Amino acid sequence: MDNNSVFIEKLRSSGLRPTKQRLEICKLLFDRKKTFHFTISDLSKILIKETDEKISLATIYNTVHYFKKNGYLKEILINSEKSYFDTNTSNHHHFLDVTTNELIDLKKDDVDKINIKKNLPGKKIKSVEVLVKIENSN
Amino acid sequence: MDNNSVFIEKLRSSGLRPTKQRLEICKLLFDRKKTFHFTISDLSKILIKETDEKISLATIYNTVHYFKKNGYLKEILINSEKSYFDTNTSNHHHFLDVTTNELIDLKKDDVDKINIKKNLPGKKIKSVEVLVKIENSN
DNA sequence: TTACCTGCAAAGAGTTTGCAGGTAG
DNA sequence: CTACCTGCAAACTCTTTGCAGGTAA
Repeated sequence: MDNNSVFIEKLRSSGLRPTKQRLEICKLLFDRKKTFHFTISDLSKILIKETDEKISLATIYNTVHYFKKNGYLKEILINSEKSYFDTNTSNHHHFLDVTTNELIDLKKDDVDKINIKKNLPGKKIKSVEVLVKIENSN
Repeated sequence: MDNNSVFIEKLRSSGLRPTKQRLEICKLLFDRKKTFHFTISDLSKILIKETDEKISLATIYNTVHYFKKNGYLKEILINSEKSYFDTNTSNHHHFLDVTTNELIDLKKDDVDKINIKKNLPGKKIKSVEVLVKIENSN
């Protein structure tokens, strides 16, 4: 399967035209085996280093937000300073290593099913997100 | 027990001198029965409305951050646009109503104990925070 | 050709900092 | 009196927007 056509499809289905810049972004985001956690400024720095194209922040924000809206990226809340995004869009939880500020995916099996016993009339649960903060044990 | 002396103690133990402005902030934050969830700008607006003193943003930020550092306030992560704080500093979870953007405390009993089965060598769990997003069920 | 896209720079929002005058101890 | 605190405004960071030239379909 040609990755490029996958990227083009992702872009088109998000309502975006496939341009050189956006394909570079796709390559960086989706052409990898492991989940990628990043901020916009991470993305921008890597793009500057790894590509010849100059890709402006405006383009990056725009593309990332369309991907988020269309479910190809998920925003995660770790701290309030910056927006973090995750290429793993399935419903999953995270470890945050507060010592290194590193974010690690938890697999479904790593956490027992969470049972919320309270419910509010007229409301239903949309998602349950767990953030497990870890630190050095010594 | 005199609330004011409680406030003064909270301030002193956070390394802050009790000033008129800070005591107003304390009154607003801690003189209440229910948990209070707020942003800095909420706090500022209420202070302008409810007090004669003019309290600058710098003072509010400074005081809130000292309280946070000293465990009298807790920062919660709901969205990346603003920092939210919680006067309930115990280890507890939240409902976030995504329709109204309202934040509601979950009591310990409302959530079964969460069992994290994965652990990383040399690391220990510091906290487990759950955010349950809810929406209208109509 | 038309609608969309790009880079740039300026504008916005939230937060932090520097400073000169003011206040607690 | 000294160290800390205040309000103000400017600075900073992250994000969004407006615009004029460029590109996909």
